[in-house]
Amino acid sequence: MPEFELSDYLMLGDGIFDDDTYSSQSMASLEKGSAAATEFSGVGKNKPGVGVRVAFRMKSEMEVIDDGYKWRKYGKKSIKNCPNPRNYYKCSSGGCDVKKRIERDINDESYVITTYDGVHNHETPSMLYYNQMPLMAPNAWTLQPPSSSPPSSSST
DNA sequence: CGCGTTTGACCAGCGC
DNA sequence: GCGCTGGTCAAACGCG
Repeated sequence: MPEFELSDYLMLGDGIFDDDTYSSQSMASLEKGSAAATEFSGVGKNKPGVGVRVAFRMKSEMEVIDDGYKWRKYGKKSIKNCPNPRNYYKCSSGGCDVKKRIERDINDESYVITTYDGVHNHETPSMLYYNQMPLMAPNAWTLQPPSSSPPSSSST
């Protein structure tokens, strides 16, 4: 298992993590060496139609973090703001439409920024991974905002 | 044979 | 109105 440490945990959905805001907070946290960008206040009032957005910055050699879900890469894009290409993954599990964006930190190529867009409407296909991933935040996957609830209530 | 991965092209949104 | 950037989808290829 590769080594990776959770350096920052960004809870998005309230307007933070914008281009400038993100850069400022990212650099700020890097300069101070502490995770100061943690915001949970936006979890319960995320904008309608946006769902929940979570960004993790972790130190890892590999850019893809296997969190137990099955991710299918569906695109790659090189953005001028980042010297490294950005990777787009989508949850290949049935009935799940969660997207994951992965890019290397612009200030530290040793760090990887994983941005989750959406919430899994199903349990981890490999839940036993949780037992091996004490570093992750399972609560982040468990919380499901009412605006992101899947319309699967007609299958009764 | 099936699934996943990779690259390119196309489309949409925003800024100038 | 045009140009640019970001994002997504599709087709083909390789590997399991």
